Amino acid sequence: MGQKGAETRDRLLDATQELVETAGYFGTGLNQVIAASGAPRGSLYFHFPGGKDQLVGESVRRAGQAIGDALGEPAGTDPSPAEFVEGVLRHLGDRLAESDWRKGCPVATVALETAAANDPLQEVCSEVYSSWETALRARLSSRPDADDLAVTVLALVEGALLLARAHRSRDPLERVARQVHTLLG
Amino acid sequence: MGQKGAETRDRLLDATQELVETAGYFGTGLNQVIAASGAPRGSLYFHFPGGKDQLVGESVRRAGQAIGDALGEPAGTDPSPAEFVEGVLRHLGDRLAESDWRKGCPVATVALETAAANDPLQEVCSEVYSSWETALRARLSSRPDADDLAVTVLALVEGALLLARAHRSRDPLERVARQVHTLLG
DNA sequence: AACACTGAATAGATCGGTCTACATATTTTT
DNA sequence: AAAAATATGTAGACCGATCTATTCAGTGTT
Repeated sequence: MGQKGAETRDRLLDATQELVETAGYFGTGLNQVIAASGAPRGSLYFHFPGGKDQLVGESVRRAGQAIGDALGEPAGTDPSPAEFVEGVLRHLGDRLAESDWRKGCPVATVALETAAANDPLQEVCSEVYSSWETALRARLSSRPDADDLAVTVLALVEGALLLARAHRSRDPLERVARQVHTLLG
Repeated sequence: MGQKGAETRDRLLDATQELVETAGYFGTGLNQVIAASGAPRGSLYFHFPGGKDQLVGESVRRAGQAIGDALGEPAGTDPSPAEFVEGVLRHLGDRLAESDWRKGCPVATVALETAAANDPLQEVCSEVYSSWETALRARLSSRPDADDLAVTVLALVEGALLLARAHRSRDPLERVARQVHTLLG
């Protein structure tokens, strides 16, 4: 794959990620992706012969990996788990508000839409979440119940993000942040 | 509205709720709703002149009210808040598994799909979540931080439900249930 | 007769996907 | 090094299917 081709492919993935994060799998049309990316229709099916499913699948996986990496890297001055989660919530709130409540979790909407009826995409979402759980578990490895705690923290963050988007408000994220210390004290 | 009409209207709402809970707003076509409900096309726009938005809006509101009522009613032998939430998680797990991972939260998918770009539906979702928060707050009224705690519990449950659906497994619900006592101890 | 409701036909837009012609690189052959 | 052959990528017309919505004559009920 030449350089030009790789750039087009990336632009398609970028546009898909943005649109899907906002409106989900069914809410995003390939015409929108084409318009937003500037790539022609032919290029889409050249780079993603598997069509929409492949395009969205790779896009979700890529977004998931980026976040997984961020969760994994040993944060600067190694804050406590509670401080780390509070920081994550704050960051997510900024991102959400700045994007006019469009950018929440790049996986959640697709996960809910495809959980029951689209096996390949369900699997992608499941794997992404698993990788996040693993990264969080590593951060909580000092606890005896790190496994349960990692899933609980992820659920808490995802739920807070959902409520924040539903209310179009940072409030749920802030409320949850105030309670995190009870869980991770 | 005659009796027949009211039944048709209800059948339409039932079918919509079921389909939307499985595949979301964009993932559910009115043709599916018509087929599943057995109602004719003309009846849909007779009972819901506002079209799809009105139909889905009323359906989400109705489902939300039912759950809100369940959250509000003083449970039998008044268990502790922690026991109550554990019961909710268990119940949700049953419902989810029995429905082949189709029935999670009837609001979440629509909330995420419409958060940014569909004002009327965003508002419906926000109000439903608010009513649940209120019901939970009443259950936690003994706590000084009942407000924050109610939102946190709701986020935790919604997040657990999302992860359970994504993984097609009860596991996240069970893990979260095991941690609830830390939060509500 | 008045009203509530149905059923089918239809409209126009958009859906995901296929196809062919063309342009641009990269290799291979001479 | 020039020319020919091949691979890579672009461009958009086009397809059938499906989408939401509208219309309206007809049916059933009161």
